[in-house]
Amino acid sequence: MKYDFTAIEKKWQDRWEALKPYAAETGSDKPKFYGLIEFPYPSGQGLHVGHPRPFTALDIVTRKKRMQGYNVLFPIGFDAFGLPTENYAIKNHVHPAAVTEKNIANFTSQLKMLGYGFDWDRCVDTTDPKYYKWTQWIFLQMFKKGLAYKTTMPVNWCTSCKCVLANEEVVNGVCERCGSEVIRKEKSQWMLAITKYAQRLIDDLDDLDYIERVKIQQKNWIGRSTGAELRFDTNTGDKVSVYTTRPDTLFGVTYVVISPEHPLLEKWQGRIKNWDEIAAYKEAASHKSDFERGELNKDKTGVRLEGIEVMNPATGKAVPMFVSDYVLMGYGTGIVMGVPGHDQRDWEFATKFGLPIIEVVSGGDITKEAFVAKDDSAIMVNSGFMNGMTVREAIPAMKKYVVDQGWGKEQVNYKLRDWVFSRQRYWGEPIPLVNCEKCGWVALPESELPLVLPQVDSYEPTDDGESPLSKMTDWVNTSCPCCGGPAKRETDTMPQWAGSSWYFLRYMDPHNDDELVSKEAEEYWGPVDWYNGGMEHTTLHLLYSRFWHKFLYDIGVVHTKEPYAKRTSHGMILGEGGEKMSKSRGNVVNPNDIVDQYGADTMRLHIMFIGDFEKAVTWSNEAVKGSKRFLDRCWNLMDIARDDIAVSAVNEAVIHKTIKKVTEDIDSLKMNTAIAALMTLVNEFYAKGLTKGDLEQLMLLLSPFAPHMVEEMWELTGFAAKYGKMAMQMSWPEFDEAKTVDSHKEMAVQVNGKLRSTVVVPADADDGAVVAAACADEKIKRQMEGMQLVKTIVVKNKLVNLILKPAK
RNA sequence: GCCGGUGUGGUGGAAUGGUAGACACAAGGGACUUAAAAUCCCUCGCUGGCAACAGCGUACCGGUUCGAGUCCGGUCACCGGCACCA
Repeated sequence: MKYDFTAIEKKWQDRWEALKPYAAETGSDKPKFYGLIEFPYPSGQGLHVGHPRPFTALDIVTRKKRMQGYNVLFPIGFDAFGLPTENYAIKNHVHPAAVTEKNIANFTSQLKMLGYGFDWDRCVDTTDPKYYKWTQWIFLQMFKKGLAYKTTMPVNWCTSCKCVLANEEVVNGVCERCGSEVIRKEKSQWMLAITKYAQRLIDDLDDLDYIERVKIQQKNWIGRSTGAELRFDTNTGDKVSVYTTRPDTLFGVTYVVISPEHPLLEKWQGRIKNWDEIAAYKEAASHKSDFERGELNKDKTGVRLEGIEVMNPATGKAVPMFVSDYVLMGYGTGIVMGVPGHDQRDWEFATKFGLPIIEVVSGGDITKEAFVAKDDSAIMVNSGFMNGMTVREAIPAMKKYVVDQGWGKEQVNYKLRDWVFSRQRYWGEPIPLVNCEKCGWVALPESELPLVLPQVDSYEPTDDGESPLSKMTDWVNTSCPCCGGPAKRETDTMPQWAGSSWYFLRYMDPHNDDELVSKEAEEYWGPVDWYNGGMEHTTLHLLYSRFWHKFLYDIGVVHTKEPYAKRTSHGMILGEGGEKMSKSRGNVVNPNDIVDQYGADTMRLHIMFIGDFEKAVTWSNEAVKGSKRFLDRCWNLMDIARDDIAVSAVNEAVIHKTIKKVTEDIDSLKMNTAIAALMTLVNEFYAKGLTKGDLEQLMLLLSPFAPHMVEEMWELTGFAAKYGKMAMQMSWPEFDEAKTVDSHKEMAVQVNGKLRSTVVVPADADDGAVVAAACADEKIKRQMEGMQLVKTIVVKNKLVNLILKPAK
């Protein structure tokens, strides 16, 4: 019988659609398992070959969990707000909602084509008002708690999207999405105070089962540093504060630098003798993007503030003050102290401006370059009471001294910034706030949620940087929920990250109109047991959603501090030639083509077999054949499996070994070696023959990988009738450790650590017997001629190493 | 520059400190076939040899060990992230 994958896959997909074997049951007595994949953005191009990699992996994990008796939640949905859809809508004069609907339909059929065990009844769509009602609701709670605030600040402005970007969305100075130039622009923006959660976002990582590089990357992004904030007296009557991680170098401070945006400059306008020069510098800096400022980092610019002097409290001496755009207003205090002896950047600045360079840590030659000690055991000099201390001792000593003297305080800083939450675009969740002349910003009553996106004539962003919604005067002009007076709606919308920051909660209870998620459902399903997604989301989606979840925990909506117990990450799939797949390179692989040619089961199997799940792999159309060939060989086993095979125990050890290997490998996402083990098993079957019982075991092990073909075989071989169940509903095979051991072992024989021969010994042979067998081997006898055996090392079931030396 | 990671046949990739190259792809040879496809069998790291076999071999240099792809120190290359963060 031929393996007609097209007909078989259609047949089983239809049957699953009707029988719903993947439905998750809230409140079941079984142990629960919540497996999650990052829901896709339904782009117009359809499913990319990158999608099936994580989807198939977690599909296999959850199918196995189901067979192991778990009540599994494995949901799917669509993260459908976003710019590509809006841009497409603008270009083609269709409503973004229509585009989204079409794309979701296409994605849905492609995902069904691949046979994933999603619970489709729980599908969510972030652009559905029933969904974004709750996105808006969460925002309102944040607003009420003071975590959402509006402020005017320089923001990243994409010149092409005509839209504000979060820091995380700017890559190498250009827009992550369209690659256009990003400039700085002053705008009034809604912000979310993620920085208030910075410490918790670091601390709570410790208890999570995330792959290490995700934890490290998040910690680096949050960027905690400990130091001190020091106040310096000036000749203006004002004090200035600087932040430093190295208070121990205070005696080495020979100047201070202020950021061009710092408000003190304006205040000091009358005192600064070269104000024209300073004003010009400020003006020039304001036109540069952050990226341009960074670009020029080799050649520091700056201007001395004539007439301003700062007192170094440690030395009591006055030092000059400069303005320079290498000092960022957004980090620390916007003013830094210059220690040119021990900071390379300060050294270059001091050298350029002819400032003194003082050594306060010994061990380098500060006339040539700054001495930045590699460890903290260097000795302090020229530093008053700290002289003779190591840096390690000096830092805490100085911190204490600073506090005692009233010069400042200990301080922790984070690189993480608050989240710019406004977007001047149409296709996003409306922000449910109105601005009243009397009451200021007022929240819509929750009863008015969802605040639905109004129909507009044009989705084009406006040149003045306002949202297209701003043109809808009927919609914009409203009354204040507080005082009833005239008010205007907020016209910015939320960023795409909003809807994806909590979607995993909605899957638990997707049709609830009264609550975001019911207590019962959340307490049953939360937290997500296993979340797999791309490394590119580590500092965006993953961090944002942890933040939102912590907030929901604080207001009692969820019962766990963290949303995801475990996080794994997949590598990218590269096109032929090892390059990133892209339309311009013409190396994009469409999963439909593979499915048409080889079937979904081959596609699933191959994308898992292709290599280490965590690493990038190169796609090869040629190699797919091997996976298809393997499935053909499995299928054809039906013709040779017998009940009356003479030695039915012939395959026992290899079957138990395979069960063990496949069971363990799926749990650690080593799908490639799990499949290799199945291939080895099938090769054994062809070499030695197999019983129907052997085939039954193989089908169960293979069913998570190739569910369609296995169900068909299961039916054809009569097991479906025998058990009255589909293979996927059977129990996962168990292995018996004792039965994984062969009766005889082939052991390596080394002489002085070099492999010289192998011997076969009974599995239970003791060390003496192994050594005797080794010494009896012809090749070893030759090695031993004229030699004396001085030592033997036996590694159970692996090898024996004979240490020989010349006989006297 | 800083933080992670990787480096193994023609290719994708396997190897709790214990027989390097499992499992595949490609290639070569053979069987079956009118023929092709499909299928099946054999060979397949490099060098020498008809062969048995010997020597070499996991980016490079050194170390620890009876034994190192694996551990340690150093170097190089590539990938990812961050980058004037005081």
